Amino acid sequence: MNGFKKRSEQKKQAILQAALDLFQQFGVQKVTIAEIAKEANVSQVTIYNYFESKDNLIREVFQFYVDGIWQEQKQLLQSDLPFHDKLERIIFGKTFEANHISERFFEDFMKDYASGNSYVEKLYVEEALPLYIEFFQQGRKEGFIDPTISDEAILFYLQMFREYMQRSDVAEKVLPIADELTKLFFYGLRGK
Amino acid sequence: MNGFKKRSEQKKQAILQAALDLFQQFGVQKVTIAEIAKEANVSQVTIYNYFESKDNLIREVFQFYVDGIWQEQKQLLQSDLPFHDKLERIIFGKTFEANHISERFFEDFMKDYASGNSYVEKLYVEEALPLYIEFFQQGRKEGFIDPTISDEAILFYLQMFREYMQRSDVAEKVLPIADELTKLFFYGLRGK
Amino acid sequence: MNGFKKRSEQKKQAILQAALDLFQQFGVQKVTIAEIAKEANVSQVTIYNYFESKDNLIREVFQFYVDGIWQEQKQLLQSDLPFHDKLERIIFGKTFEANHISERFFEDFMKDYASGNSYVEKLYVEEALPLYIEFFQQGRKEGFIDPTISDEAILFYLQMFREYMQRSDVAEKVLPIADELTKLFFYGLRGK
Amino acid sequence: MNGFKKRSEQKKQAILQAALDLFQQFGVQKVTIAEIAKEANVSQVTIYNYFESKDNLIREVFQFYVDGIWQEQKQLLQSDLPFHDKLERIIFGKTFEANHISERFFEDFMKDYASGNSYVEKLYVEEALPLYIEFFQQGRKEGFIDPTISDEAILFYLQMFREYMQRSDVAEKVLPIADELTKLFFYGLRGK
DNA sequence: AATGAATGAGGGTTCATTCAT
DNA sequence: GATGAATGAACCCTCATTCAT
Repeated sequence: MNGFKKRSEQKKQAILQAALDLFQQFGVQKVTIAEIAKEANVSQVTIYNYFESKDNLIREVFQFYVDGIWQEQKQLLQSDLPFHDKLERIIFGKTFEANHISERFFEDFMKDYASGNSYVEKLYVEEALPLYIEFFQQGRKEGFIDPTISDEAILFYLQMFREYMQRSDVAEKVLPIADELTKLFFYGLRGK
Repeated sequence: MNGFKKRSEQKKQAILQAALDLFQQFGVQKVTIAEIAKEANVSQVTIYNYFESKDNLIREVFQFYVDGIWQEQKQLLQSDLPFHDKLERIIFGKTFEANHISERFFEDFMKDYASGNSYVEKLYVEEALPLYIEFFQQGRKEGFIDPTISDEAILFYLQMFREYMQRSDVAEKVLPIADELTKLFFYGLRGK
Repeated sequence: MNGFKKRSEQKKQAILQAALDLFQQFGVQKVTIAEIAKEANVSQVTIYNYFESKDNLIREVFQFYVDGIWQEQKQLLQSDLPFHDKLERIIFGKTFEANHISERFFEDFMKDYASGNSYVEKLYVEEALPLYIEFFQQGRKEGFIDPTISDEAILFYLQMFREYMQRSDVAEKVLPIADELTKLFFYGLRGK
Repeated sequence: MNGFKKRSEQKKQAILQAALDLFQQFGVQKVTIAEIAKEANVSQVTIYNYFESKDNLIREVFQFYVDGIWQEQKQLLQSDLPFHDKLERIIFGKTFEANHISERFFEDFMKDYASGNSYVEKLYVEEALPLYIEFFQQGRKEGFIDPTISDEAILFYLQMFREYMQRSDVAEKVLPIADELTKLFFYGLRGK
């Protein structure tokens, strides 16, 4: 990669990151191209040169964002941690970190651009799903999972926990009751 | 209430309902005052006469919306249904109804107008919370709730289920696995 | 017509006239909505309230313009002037007037908006053409027109003269040779 | 001319030709430097290196265009065709050819850049005018031209015909009535 | 000389809000 | 109180032009 392309790629990354930050903080609609340009230290037109339109920028930012999330998850799933530890990290994720931010961007995007985002669909079906299923097998083997529950239901259950914990308006309430939530996760309302 | 005030009140209700419909369908940002005015069959200025600004309208629509939700929940909680039935209805709520619509409005609002919505706070603390706690007592008495779990944790757990089920991008996946989800709710990942 | 509609109609006329003036002076592309707004003493948005888009404004200005031209021509054609006088006025039209302006607007429009301007087509076929043909009959009767020439050819010939005389870059050359051009018009290059 | 200059000259020609093509097809205003660069297979900056600004490019394209036209006309005028044949070709020119294109470029240019186009003025006065006058002499000698008509008037008359026939919105109507138009040209409305 | 990248200035358009009847 | 008309501010986007290699 020569000097041109290198600097170019850096700028593109800077724009994506700036846009993602702002989108997560203020929502997709409220963020203007001018603000993104300022945050990324480029001119507005440079953004158009790379991304053609705001809609298109949003789409690319979303892929950028999903890629980032997925890299983390993948690494975690493929690690040789015991099942229980993986699970806790999946559920609570970054909740315990200080710089936690809203995941509203995901919903904003899904709402307005859901149609035709084959990218996510593909990533999910071809990469994520197999890893999760394998992960559940591990859980069943280690006796953590009720064998009468289907993969679909577990996945749903897991993502519900994970996503709800990430919601910015909720995260602060989690910490004091994390232990209880873990208990609820494994044994339900009734307890063991 | 005389004829004037009555008609006036009807117009206000019409505006609130129109705004709520549109907000839920398209999101708060995308809906314009002009569109609300058209939907409610009033002029834009009439909206300003009643609500002063869009921000204020949003706030009032939110209260209108929360009131509606809460009336339903209250009725349910105060009914003499058995604990288990109440619970199922709380969790799955309108999910089973055909005309289910996005609850994104709630999150939109919480994101941008969270500060100073003392109305909801008050309603919650003074009205909702007591009823829920009473409800949990009923549950514990009937043996449905692990007595070592705090009210706070149960409430969190319950709302997570409820809100996640309502998410428009999720609702359609719920139906085929509703039984399994109920099971998970009561007995957790591990099962009984 | 009440006060509202009256003022409204006046503003619309003012916008049309301002736009026409500027379009003729500078060409359609070069004139901005802001300039039209300033010239017409209204805000930009008012123009959008009336005309929805610049493209649409251009279309309406064109009709406004064509209507104006046609009213003049119609009056002339329906007057009881002798054939020869009518003809001279048709050909030289406003050329002799001091405030003559470019007819480039017509060509600008025809170039970019020709498709679907059914309005002009209709006006031409239903109103203008019959009057012109009648006018040619008068000319033939009075012995001014070679009876072997078709209506189509005469019309073409006439419009060529008329339009060319109106061209702003040409108009100034016309005056000194107007008599000769009249002669050429009636007797051609060869003369009588 | 060495290899460098030669290749350089070729690029300049390519730019001029590409610009001319696009200007004629879409009008001067609507064509962007980027489009010209793409059509000519050079970078935008190369265009600036050669032409300094869009305005200047337009001026040079216009000279390029006028030169082309004039070479044809000169060749025609200097040929030893009989007067009548020359005339027909001057008037109808490329009208009969299949790939006829709009001459709007000429008017676009004249409108916005008329001042200071000393190049055309000079070409016209020093080269074109003398040849035309000589051509008219030939016509008078052969009895085709009314001897009481001045050179100025004939020139005007001739150019009117020529330019009007070239107008893209008119050209298609010419063919069916070409004979009649020729007749009108020589004998006028009254006929012989 | 030639180019990919970057930009300031401006254009069309939208929207929450105010004016005038 | 209610409305049609009007508006300032801001947004997305384009384009001629310059920078840096």
